[in-house]
Amino acid sequence: MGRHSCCFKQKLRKGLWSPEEDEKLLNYITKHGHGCWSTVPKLAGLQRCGKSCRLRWINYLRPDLKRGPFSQQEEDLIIELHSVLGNRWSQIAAQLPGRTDNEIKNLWNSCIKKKLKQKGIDPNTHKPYLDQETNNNGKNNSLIITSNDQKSHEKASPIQSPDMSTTTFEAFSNLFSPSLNSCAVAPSSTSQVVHNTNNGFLWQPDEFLSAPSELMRSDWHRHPTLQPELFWI
DNA sequence: AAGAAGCACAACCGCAGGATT
DNA sequence: GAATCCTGCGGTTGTGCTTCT
Repeated sequence: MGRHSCCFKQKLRKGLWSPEEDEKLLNYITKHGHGCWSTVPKLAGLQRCGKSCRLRWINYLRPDLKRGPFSQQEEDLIIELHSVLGNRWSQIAAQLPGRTDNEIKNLWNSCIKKKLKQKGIDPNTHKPYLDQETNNNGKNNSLIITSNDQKSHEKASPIQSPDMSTTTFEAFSNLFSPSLNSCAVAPSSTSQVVHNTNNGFLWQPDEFLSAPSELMRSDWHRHPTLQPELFWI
């Protein structure tokens, strides 16, 4: 592994933080706020890079952090949010007050993934392994969107679907951010298919849950009436 | 008792994107 | 527009503790 450029400028400490370092950082930020992170270590008297200080503050020293194990409700919410947002840990963390993205990411990789696998659920797609095999052998050849593909979708240019229902489109697009005004539902006679005209890909209803996050309302889980299933017409 | 393996958590890294010069 | 700096994100690795053999 290489070292970040800012750490080349001077001999900076790496590795675990000592209680003394924590105290210095905590005292400094409590008194002055963090301001520009790159100046924090110098002003706080620390031999660390600003990036390291920022991480330590966010993941460990922040006063509003909730310490201790995750509750079952928190785990359930993480699974639910992951099915919608994919590996967008910071956005998932935003829905769990007092929890950090790093903490959630660690929990996911070390614990939740394993639990889902034990239940026969693919942690990437949130589908039972058996169902996936069935789907892959079937006629459906729609592109499956996964969280790893998000960047390319986000950059895709909008295309308006010619056969969408206006009413459905309005209802549907109301769910999304105003900047993405070209999402539509395109009912299919054989299977209910969602056509996301923002990127031109066809989604099956359950695949839709893996859509890019700016398409998704982060508060869906709080509003039963906005559940996407309601729009599979 | 000692070493190996597994696990959870902390921290680092590269990269992307926005702001500034 | 190019270069540079800064911040935030997600993937990965390191570290220390616990359990297993």
